[in-house]
Amino acid sequence: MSTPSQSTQEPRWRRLPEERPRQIIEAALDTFAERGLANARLDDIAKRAGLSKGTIYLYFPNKEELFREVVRQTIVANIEAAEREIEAAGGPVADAFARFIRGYWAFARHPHYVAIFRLVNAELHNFPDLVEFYADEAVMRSRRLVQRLIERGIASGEFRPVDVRVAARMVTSSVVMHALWTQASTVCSRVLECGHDQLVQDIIDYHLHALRAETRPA
Amino acid sequence: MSTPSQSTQEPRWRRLPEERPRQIIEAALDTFAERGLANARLDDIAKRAGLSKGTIYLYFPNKEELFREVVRQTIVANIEAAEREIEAAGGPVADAFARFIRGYWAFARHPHYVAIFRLVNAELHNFPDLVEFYADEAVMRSRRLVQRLIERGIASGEFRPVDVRVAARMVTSSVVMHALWTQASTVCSRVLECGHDQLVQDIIDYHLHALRAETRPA
Amino acid sequence: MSTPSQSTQEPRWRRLPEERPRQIIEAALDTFAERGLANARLDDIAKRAGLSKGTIYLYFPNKEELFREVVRQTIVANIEAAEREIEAAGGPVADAFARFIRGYWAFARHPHYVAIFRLVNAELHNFPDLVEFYADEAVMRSRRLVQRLIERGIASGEFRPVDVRVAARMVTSSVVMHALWTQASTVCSRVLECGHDQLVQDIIDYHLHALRAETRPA
Amino acid sequence: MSTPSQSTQEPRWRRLPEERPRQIIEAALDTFAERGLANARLDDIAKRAGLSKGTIYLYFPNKEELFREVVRQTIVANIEAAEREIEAAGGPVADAFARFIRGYWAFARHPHYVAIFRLVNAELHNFPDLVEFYADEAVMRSRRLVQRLIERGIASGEFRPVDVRVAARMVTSSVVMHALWTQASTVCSRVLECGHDQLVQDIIDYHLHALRAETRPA
DNA sequence: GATGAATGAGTATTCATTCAT
DNA sequence: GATGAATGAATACTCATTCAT
Repeated sequence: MSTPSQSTQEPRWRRLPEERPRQIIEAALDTFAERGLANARLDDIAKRAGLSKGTIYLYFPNKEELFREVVRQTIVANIEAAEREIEAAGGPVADAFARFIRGYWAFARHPHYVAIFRLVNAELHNFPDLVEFYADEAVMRSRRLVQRLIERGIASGEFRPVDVRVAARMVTSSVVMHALWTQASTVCSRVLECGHDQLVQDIIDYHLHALRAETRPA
Repeated sequence: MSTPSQSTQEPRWRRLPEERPRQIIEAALDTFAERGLANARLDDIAKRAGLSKGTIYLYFPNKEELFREVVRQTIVANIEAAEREIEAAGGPVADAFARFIRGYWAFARHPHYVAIFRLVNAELHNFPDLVEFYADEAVMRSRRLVQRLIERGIASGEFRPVDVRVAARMVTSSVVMHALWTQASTVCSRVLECGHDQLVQDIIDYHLHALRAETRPA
Repeated sequence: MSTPSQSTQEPRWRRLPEERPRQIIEAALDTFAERGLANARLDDIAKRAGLSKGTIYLYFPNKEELFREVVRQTIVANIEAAEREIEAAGGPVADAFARFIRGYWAFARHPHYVAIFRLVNAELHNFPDLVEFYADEAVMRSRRLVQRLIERGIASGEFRPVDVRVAARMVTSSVVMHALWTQASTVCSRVLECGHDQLVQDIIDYHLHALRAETRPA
Repeated sequence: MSTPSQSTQEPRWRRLPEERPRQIIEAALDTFAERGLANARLDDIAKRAGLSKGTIYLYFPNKEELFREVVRQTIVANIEAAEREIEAAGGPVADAFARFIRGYWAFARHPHYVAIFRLVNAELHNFPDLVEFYADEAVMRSRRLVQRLIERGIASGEFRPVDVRVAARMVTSSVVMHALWTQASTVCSRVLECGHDQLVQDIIDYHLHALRAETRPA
């Protein structure tokens, strides 16, 4: 399939071959994001990557497998970047929570994340192995970050003793959904009735209120 | 397959032609939901509707316009059904809220709703007129239902005086997102860690807590 | 639209059924002329004839046979009309010739004639029986009219003793070709450098000069 | 048919890609000529060119544009070839005229010319830009050749002082029309009553007679 | 007779995939 | 390794023809 080359001499240094797959995957992600799997032409991906169509087939056996790799790589890369950015530092948990949500918000609104979300919703259907992968690596992994934070809040007494898994689901669903609304440019102004800064703040406030331990008077 | 009547003989009766558009739209929604716009073959839609390909063209000028109609009709039908089901009755607002969320939950998990949500995310991109339509008819209309309910709660003193638009966004985003998770069958067990009944109850409790007026400690 | 009136009585006279074939043939000729055989839709023909598509099949077994009939009928009708109009009266042959050419010119520029000429050129290929028919009924029959006239001129001494068949070919080819040029509206102004009246006159003069017996100088 | 080289083995050589457009246009002209624009299948054109259907789309954006190119290229090529062949040499104008007509006759009976003439009559309708092009490049350009020749004859006193544009129209119309009659194989024997050699000679004689200056005796 | 809804064979066009260079 | 010309399977759409009413 990927002919091992019959040339005997095959000399020295080309661009690092390892660059190619990454180039292609990036171009493919952009293209898939713009047009969907079915409508993305390999020609476009190749052009965007500055390569010829045939070259793609040196690295990926077919379009479907390329799609698989795009999803896999992008999810992992995104999540790892997110974990680095997001992991909250010390201080009062409420502050950490706010910082965390802002980080998560930024992450969820990144074009790559949105693209993957769309692709996942639209096409993952037909890629059962990816569904599993996505559930583990994208959904659960980022949710665990939130859980850990909430656990810290409960431990410190700042948060009420909620089921952290439930709470984490509520928080992540708000953030992700708002981020999606944010993306649909036209919808935006109709569906979201205020600026993005206000949006995050609203999310933070709402959930802090929902999580905060009963402020004992007395 | 094309015989809707269970009688074996079904001799000389044809379906009423007035049925055609609805038949086609239903078959198309199912097919689009399963395969996406680009991958849905008109042949399949026709087969599913028990008609021949050419017949579709007697009622819709082309695939794209059929898609438009599917989205429009389905959204409107869904929302109207939802409004009827959902509109909460009297009693304490917390109860009404609970009943409401259960209704909304059932609605959001209806295969048609999920299908439309997916299509919207995947393809609406290329149909700016539909984006607008969807924002107005699907997103805002159902959100307004929630808003009205929360307003009642605030008026009655059961809920704290939140910005109802913000609260409505939080509530709907939770419900919709959980419903989506629910749909991705494989993901389900990984991402949602409990049964569906528990899920709604969690959502209800979480948001009631977030909305409830400060319960004065004695 | 075609509903025969919902009045219960709908009394006596329908159009004579014998009218139908003629109606259809006329509509078909117009449609074929405008769009060519392959591009003419039976729907269009039916609409133009004020009938439904199915009705055409009551009178003609299929599109091809309808085309055959259109060509046959139109040729015969045209030619017969032409013979009546054209047949030259008495007087000096040069005058009769002039009158004749004017009649022929009018005939050759009739939309029906032009339409048939086009169809013949474009499609007759695939209808060998029609080719024969056309050769006999359209080409030869009208040429014989010219021959007879020239023969009269030779007999009277006004024309030189040419081969009448040759001369008839020359005359008819000029008239027909000029008539065609006349039809192609845009081409017209470029290809023909003067008005239509001048054109016929030129044709008449040219051929009279070619045919005229040597004017003895004396 | 698709093997341009007559060597039997023709092992590893592909036709030069630069050949493609020409190959396709030639195959298309033949196919259009045989079946008309609407009935010509791209598959047939491809097969005739020894290529696959998809390849055509590498060089022409669609069938219509291919047709345009076929007409344009063929007209230009034909006319240029004709101009080279036709341009008459010195000697008595009557001889040059005879030679010229014979050249024109050969040209007008070339299958390509006839094919284009048919297409022009049948389809140019829908391609106004081509109508113009055809009028300028095919009709007028060849007619101008005739005009120039007649002018020479008038200047030398061999021809009578006719309106050269009129005369040129008469001459070209005869030649073209006879050539067309010649093509319709079946018609031929009915419509033309003699061999082709006789036909040209008749045309030449007739027009020389029409153009010749009055041979004053004495 | 007349209708027009339904059918499905037929074709232009697209694009993933291959492979000679 | 890299290229891009060539391929042909796949699919939207058209329209002659049929037939139940």
